Amino acid sequence: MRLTTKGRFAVTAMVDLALRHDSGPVTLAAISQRQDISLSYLEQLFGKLRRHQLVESTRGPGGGYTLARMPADISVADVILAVDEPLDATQCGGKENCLGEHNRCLTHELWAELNERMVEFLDSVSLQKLVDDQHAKGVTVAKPESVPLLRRAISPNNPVIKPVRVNAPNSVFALAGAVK
Amino acid sequence: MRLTTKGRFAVTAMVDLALRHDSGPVTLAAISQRQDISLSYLEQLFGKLRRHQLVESTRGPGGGYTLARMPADISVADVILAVDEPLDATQCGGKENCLGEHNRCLTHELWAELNERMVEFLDSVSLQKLVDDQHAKGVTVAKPESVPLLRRAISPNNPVIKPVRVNAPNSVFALAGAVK
DNA sequence: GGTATAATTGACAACAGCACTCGGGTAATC
DNA sequence: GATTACCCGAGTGCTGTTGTCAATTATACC
Repeated sequence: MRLTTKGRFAVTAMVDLALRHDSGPVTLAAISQRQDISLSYLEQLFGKLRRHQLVESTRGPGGGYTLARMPADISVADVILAVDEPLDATQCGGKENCLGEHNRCLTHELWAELNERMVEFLDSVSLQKLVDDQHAKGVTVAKPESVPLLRRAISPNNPVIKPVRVNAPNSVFALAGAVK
Repeated sequence: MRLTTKGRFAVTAMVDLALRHDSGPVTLAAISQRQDISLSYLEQLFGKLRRHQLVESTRGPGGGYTLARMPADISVADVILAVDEPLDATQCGGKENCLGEHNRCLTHELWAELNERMVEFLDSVSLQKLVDDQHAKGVTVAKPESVPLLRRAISPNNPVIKPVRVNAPNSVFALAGAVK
């Protein structure tokens, strides 16, 4: 299992989605703005997430993405494995001759074991847990039924859906992008 | 904490070193041959490992690398963190304004937590444990006093040190590179 | 009720950065 | 003088990241 910023972005986006789970589809543009992730990149990530049936999409105005399952039923491992592709965990990647002779492929067993425990751990962490953790820490993030975030977008006082403020991000989640 | 093949190579090489811990320095050429990792790459990796004081070097004939500490005192996390550089674990990378207001940087806490548990886990696995595990599985890897692995390289039947066989890898450990 | 139009997903090309390799060269030690 | 670590610079290929354009769908308008 590989672990890069790619998987992190995907999980971040999925948590953002989980936070707004029961208030209709969420657009990638909104996630892009809140988490400061490139829209194009999100599109790619969600393409994979959709093909792995972790999210569902609805097109057209008012459309966006929704979690395909309950947040409690989606683990961090699911997300990471979806976007990072299966990828080789061991060097021999399931080659049979690896175990044919003994004295072979020390690393095969080694990484299989390590990888297994890794996945096991990440699989024990669900999106729901991450959301709960955030709430428990007193971070009052946009609970959809209490905060009019979505409403604001369609209120007559905000004619433009996309504020497109790049230099002064004051959204709920600031600077999520690659700060270097 | 990032997790790529780079860290895997480093750990693999370190395990190779740990297996021959009590029989003098091990040359990078030997590791390169056994694990099928590019010598140049190993040099880069061991440069970092040395600067992080995980290995010690001795020059000249009969020289090579030795573990700087006992295998039980070197964890997988040590190795990976040494070669992969500190690297950003959270997006804000320790920015103070991240916690200044609340309602900020959901991902900060999220990844800090996840990263912590990750390191915690990898830190609980020592090189000694990996070596023991290998032995426990009945993998009779080259105990330096019993197996003439090094001899083969300098035997007259193998004039070329680097076989450079790309299409037919038959070394002790098969294809460690990017299997795709 | 049909057509235009806006909002959004979806795919493809282009750029950047990192993992990895290759080569040459120098210093130290036996 | 042979063997090894060590340093460096350049080159290649893959992966992460961004930008551009086409396809789809729901709403709005006539």
